[in-house]
Amino acid sequence: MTDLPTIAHALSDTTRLRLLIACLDKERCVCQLVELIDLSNASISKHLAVLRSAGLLESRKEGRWVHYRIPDSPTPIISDALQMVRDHAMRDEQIRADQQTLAQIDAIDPCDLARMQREGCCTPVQKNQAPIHSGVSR
Amino acid sequence: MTDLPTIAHALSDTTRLRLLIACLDKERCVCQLVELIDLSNASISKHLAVLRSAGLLESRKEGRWVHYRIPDSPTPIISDALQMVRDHAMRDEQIRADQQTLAQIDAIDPCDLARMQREGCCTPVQKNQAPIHSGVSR
DNA sequence: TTCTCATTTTCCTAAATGAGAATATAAACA
DNA sequence: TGTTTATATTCTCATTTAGGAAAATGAGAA
Repeated sequence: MTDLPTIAHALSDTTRLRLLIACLDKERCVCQLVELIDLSNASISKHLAVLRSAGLLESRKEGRWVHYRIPDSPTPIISDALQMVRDHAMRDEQIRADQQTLAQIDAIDPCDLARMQREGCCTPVQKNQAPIHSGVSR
Repeated sequence: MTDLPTIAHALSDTTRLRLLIACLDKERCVCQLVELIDLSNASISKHLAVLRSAGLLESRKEGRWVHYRIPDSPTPIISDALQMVRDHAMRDEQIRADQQTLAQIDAIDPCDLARMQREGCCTPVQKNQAPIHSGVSR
């Protein structure tokens, strides 16, 4: 299937690592990941494609939405790579901040999230920042 | 020290993986690695620098020679990365071929190896090929 | 000191990569 | 049917990277 250099390359980009880790605990749809990362959906989509073709993520289509998740039956090498990510990811400041942001994103109905994204203004989640804002989470 | 994306990037190149794996079992000097890989010594040196700055190799200078080896006291993440390399490297055809070539290289005095390399002609080890040659190892 | 030489660094080119804008695709819904 | 829309792909463009040639470094030898 996929080999070590391919897997390592997929893990060598900070954005891709953040995307992968965001999917470690639960399935995420693309619009949630776009909300997390603050890059264009084109870029997010391409990064997800790299992770998927390396075998680190798999996708599930549900209507117009695509959900990404950890493989159901990972190969041994993928399993080891994911374990390594789990064991060492949280040491990173950005990754810890992402966990906070994801908690906020989880509190929003994905349909509302998508609507706010396409209307362009006032996304409720302050991207890449500490959750200092009012009017949404409480 | 070094983080996951840096380590993954170091492992994402086939040449660097081959160099790292060549040093897994024992210390190697640069001229042995150049003999193995069939790239210019400049390229080999740059790849080794990437591996070293990622924390996957360390170097030891002995006269004019530089020896590369696995770190004596690897950090946990480096230790895990090296274990993953050990566990999955041998599945690769090229890596298995390298093991054969390394056995041949080990049979040559490094001083002879360096001399043959600087004289330009007839290196005794057929690079990246099955060990079909005559006139040296006997 | 000067010479030799194993290795590294510098400089340059070609190929690969990441980014967004624009376009295409595919699925729900009118 | 057409429209809307979540996601993917295409097309440039800027940056990075791998590669070799040549120069530089640094350490032993003469």
